[in-house]
Amino acid sequence: MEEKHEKFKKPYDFVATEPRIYEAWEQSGYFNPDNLPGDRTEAFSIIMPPPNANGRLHAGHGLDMTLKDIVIRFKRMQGKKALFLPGADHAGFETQVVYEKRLEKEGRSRFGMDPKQLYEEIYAFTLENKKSMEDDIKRLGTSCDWSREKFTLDPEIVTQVQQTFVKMHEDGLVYRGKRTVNWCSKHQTSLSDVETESVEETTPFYYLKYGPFTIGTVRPETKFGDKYVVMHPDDKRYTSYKQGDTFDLEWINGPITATVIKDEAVDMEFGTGVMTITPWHSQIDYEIAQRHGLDMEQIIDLRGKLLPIAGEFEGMKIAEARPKIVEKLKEKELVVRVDENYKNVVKRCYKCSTMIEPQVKDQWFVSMEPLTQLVIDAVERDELIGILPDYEKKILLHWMKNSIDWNISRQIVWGISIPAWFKGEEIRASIESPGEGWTQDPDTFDTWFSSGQWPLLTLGYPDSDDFKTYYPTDLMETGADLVFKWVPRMIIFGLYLAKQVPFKQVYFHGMVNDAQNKKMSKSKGNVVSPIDLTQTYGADALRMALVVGTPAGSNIPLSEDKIKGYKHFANKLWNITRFVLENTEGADANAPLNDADLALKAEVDALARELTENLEQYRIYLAAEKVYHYAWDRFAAVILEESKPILAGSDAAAKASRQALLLSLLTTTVKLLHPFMPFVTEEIYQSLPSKSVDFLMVESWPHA
RNA sequence: GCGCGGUUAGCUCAGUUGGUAGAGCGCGUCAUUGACGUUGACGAUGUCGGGGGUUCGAAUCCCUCACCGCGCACCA
Repeated sequence: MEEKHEKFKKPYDFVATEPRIYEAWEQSGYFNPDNLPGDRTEAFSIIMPPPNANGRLHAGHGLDMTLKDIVIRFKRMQGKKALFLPGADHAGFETQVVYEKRLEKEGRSRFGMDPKQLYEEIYAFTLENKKSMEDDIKRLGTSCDWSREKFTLDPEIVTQVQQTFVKMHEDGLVYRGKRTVNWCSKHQTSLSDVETESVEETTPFYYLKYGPFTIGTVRPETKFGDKYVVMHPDDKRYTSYKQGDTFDLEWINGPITATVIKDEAVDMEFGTGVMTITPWHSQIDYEIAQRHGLDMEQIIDLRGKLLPIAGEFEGMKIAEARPKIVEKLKEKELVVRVDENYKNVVKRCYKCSTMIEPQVKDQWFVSMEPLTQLVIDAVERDELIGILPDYEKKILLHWMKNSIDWNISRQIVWGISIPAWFKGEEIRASIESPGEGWTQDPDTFDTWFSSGQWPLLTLGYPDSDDFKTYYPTDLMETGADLVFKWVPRMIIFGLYLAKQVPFKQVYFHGMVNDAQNKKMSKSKGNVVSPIDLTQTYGADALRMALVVGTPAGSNIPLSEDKIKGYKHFANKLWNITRFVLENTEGADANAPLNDADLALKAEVDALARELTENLEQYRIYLAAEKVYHYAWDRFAAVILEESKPILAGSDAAAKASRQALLLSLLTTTVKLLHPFMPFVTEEIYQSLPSKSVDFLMVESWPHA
């Protein structure tokens, strides 16, 4: 016994303890719900949002893992068949971008590389990162079932993703279409709307003389082929012009013939109420051209350079060409005036900020309307999940009602290949080649096409035992930045394939910022690594700092002072334990409690009830704060102090009662704290004189 | 343009269904070789953004104004 207490005489050594405890947990097998002790009938499942396997974990992942781990440990202790299923995402475009930067540093480029070789290189890179990412997850104390881990490129996952595509094709929910797509000319791929960001810029707005009209544009470089002039049919200023009228005018590179088109898409209030159209490089113009069966011509190539239609400007990049074109227009006296303060919203690639060039391309699209309708119907039937914070539900529904068809094909190698085959004009969707003469679509899926099916894929949809046991999952806890990218797609696929919303509760956490609540970014140099923090303060301290006082949705200022405070707290628990063990040597843990001690026992029971309620309602931040205050301000500061005279006194019955109480309170306290600070509480539990199970992790949650 | 959030102590933020203002860090005074290198006690600083309303009672509910921040958006 004496030896046992020795370790408590030194400060708590989390650096040595935490990895040792994690290993012991892993070896116990208890991360796997199949191995949990007792008769567990009720399942509780959480699917981990698979981190991108292209780097180390960042602070946001720290919060991500912590919140879910708190919940799963709580449920496990409550006697549930608790599954926390980990995974990793190949993260298509994101990883390809990371790898391309690396190639750039080495003076190489993906362009001109053999696609197979590029794929192999990125594959090796990803596997390496996946390993370190898993180590990071473990370092945080995440109690997930590694035996069930899934990777988005596991063969059975890939097959299922492709099967979904084939099924959707059969159901008419995906189609091959020539449409305007968001084209990034640096990365040479199309992007979905959520992969672009809209940035407001002040750009000169040019009013140009177009025959008898004045038209406006911020993009003179696209105007070479404009041969249709469009106005609203009700615009009284232009009643003398009829649909189909033609007239000649002098344009940038010489005389052209223009045709009048009347279309209600034109805003009479804007500018002169007259516009020319560039269908190949503008969504709205494309739609007008489609309605009227107009010609469309490409002006800018996929590299962002002007085509021969630009005449002397052929081959120039936009940025270079624009001022020269304006100069020429001025010389030809075609510039009426310039508004230098015009504010314009432009789309940029969310990874490289290159201006998105709308291009008309053949791509695969998901027809969203019938799918979002499934979700809206489910809401109306009141089947939709609870969402925290509440306002995110409104945001999600707004997205559902306004989403446009989803471009799912990417012109990159790093991803799941699209099971579509071409032979001349014929198109087929099937996993195997339809036969001689068919070539497979070289494109890959948008990474959200696979991760959107994640709850189904990880559980072995459609007919595995796990799927039957754990679907729908209980909690989807993820970052608020995924409210459009990921969550709605999982709901859609869940309803479409499994006819059930894939989770009962969504919890969105905010972003982890620096101590001043400013976004962490490499350029600001304020990025902190969660792994470094675990080395300095311990994973337990980091976990507490991340959750105390941070409700769903709110951003989290992460200061080292706060983490340090919880490092001190871990040590406080250590010393509480030392005091209790030293003063209960040989005591009877079941001695009868006197009235005063029964009252103190009742107090901790009441706390347990409160925590249970808070955790069940996912008010994790409140539960963490309450148990912290109990341990420090009540148990250590008051109860232990009051105990000193009793333990030193001559009233043997009072002493025995107090000793039993202290053992009981210590046990209850480490149980209540375990979901939040799993390591130090487990280490303490291992030194308690009487344990009912081999690990605190599988102890029963206090209930009174 | 449409939508959403915030405004509480020096700093960063909590405050669950309305019931005499809280945490962490920081600050001040005193104590302490202590179960605690990482301790304890006590304390200071707040007209809870402005104004109005509901209520016995509002940081909390409603209206309005101001200021910050965020998301979405095909007005050329």
